[in-house]
Amino acid sequence: MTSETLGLRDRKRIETRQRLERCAVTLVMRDGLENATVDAISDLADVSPRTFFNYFDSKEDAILGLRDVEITDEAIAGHIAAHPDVDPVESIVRLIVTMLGTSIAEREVRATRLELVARHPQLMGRQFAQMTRMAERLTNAVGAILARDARFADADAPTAELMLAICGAAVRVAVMELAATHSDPDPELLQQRAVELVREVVQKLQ
Amino acid sequence: MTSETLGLRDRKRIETRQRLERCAVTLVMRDGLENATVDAISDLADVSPRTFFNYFDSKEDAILGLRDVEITDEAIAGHIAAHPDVDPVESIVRLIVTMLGTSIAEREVRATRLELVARHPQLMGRQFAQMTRMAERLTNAVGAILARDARFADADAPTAELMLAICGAAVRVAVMELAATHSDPDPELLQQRAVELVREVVQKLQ
DNA sequence: TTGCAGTTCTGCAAAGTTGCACTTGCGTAA
DNA sequence: TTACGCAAGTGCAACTTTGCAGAACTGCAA
Repeated sequence: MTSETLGLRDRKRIETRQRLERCAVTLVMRDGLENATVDAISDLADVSPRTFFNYFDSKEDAILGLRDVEITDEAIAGHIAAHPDVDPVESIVRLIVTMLGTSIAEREVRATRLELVARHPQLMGRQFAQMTRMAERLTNAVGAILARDARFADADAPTAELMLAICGAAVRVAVMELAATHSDPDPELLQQRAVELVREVVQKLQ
Repeated sequence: MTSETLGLRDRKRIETRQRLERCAVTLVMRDGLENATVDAISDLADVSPRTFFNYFDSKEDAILGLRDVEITDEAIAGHIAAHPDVDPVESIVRLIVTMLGTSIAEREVRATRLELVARHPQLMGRQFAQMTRMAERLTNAVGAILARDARFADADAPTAELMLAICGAAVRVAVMELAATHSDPDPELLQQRAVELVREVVQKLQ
C-alpha cells in the first residue's frame, strides 16, 4: 500500500531500517546483549557501522526499534483535539504511551522484543531515556494539556514538569507490571493501569 | 583532624580524588564541557586516564564531584530514626537531597559547579542518572519510610517507586529553580521548596 | 626487617558514539 | 534528457567507557 506511493529512495531507507532492527534482535537473541556488537549487527545488515548510527542513537534503540518521534505543535493540538474531555492525567498518560510507540515491525519481532525487555530490564530505561531527550517538547505538550483544565489554569512550567514526571513514572511502573505477567503490551490496559496508579497515590497523599 | 587518623594510602586516595575534581572543573571552565577531555583532565591531575575511571563513573561525575553513596540498611534506619515524626514526603525528599550530596570540596569549586550546572543543564541529568543507578536500594528506603505512615501501611513496591519518582522530580525542579536564581544551594531551602511543589500538585489533582 | 595480602595505578584492547569530509545515486526542474 | 541539489551511505579519527592483566605500593604481622 505505502510502497506504491514512495520513491525508491524512501523504500530503501525504510527497508534498511527494518533490516537493522531485525538483525539487532536476531543477534541479541542469539549472542546476548553484550556480545551482539554494532559491528556484527551492521555486518549482518550489510551496511557500515557508521550507517547504523545514522538510523539509531544507540544499539539499544535499534533493538527496541525506537525512532525519534516528532512532537510538533500540530501533533500536540491533534492529540488534545482527539480526546477533548478526558481528565488531564489520562490525557498525559495517553500522550506518553503513544510516544513509547507501538513499533510497526513484524509481529514476531515485537514478541521477541518483549522477551528481551523481560530479560534485560536496562532496555526499559532506554525508552525513558528517549523521553528525557524530548523532555522540553513533552513538557510543553503537558503544559498545553493542563491549560485546558480549570484546576491547572494557573499552572506553570514546573507544574507541567512535575506532572510529566508523575505520569511517566506511573507508565513505567505499569509497563513493568505488565511485562512481569508476560501479557501482551496492550496500550489501553497500560493506560488504565497507569492512571489508576496515579489516582491511588494522590488519594493516599491527601 | 581526619588526616591524623588516616593512613598514607587513604590520604593519597582522597587527595587524588580531590585533585581530579579540581582539574575537571578547571578545565571545563577554561575549555568548555566538550573540549575538556578525560585525557586532558588526567594529564593535568598527573594520573592515567584509566585511574580517572577508577574514581568516577563518567567525566560528568568528576565535574560534579559525585561519589557513590552507600545506601545500606543501617543508613536507611538511621535516616528514619533521625527524623521520626516527619511527613513521608518530607522524609523522602530529605533522603534524596542527602543523596545528591553536599560535595565536601572547597567552597570555590562548589560555586564554580553552580555556574557549570546553569550553563550545561545536562549535568543536572547526571545526578538523577546516578539516582537511577541506585533505584532499587532507594526504592527500598522509600518503602521503609512509607511503612511508618498509616496511610501507606499497605503500600507495595510500585507505590514506593511512584513516590520516589514524584519526590525526585520535585527535587529536580526545585534545584533548577534555585540554580536559575543563582542562589546558594541551601539544602534546607531545597527541601522546603520540593515538599511545597508536591503539596501543590497533589492538591490540584484532588 | 622481611614477606605477604590487599590496593592503587597503569597499559592495552575492544566496544559504543559522534563529527567531518567525501562519494554515490535519487528526484526533479529546466 | 540533462544537470543540479539533496539524501544516503561510507571511511576515518577522536573520545568515552569497560574489562583484564600486571606492576608498584601500602599496611600489617611474624
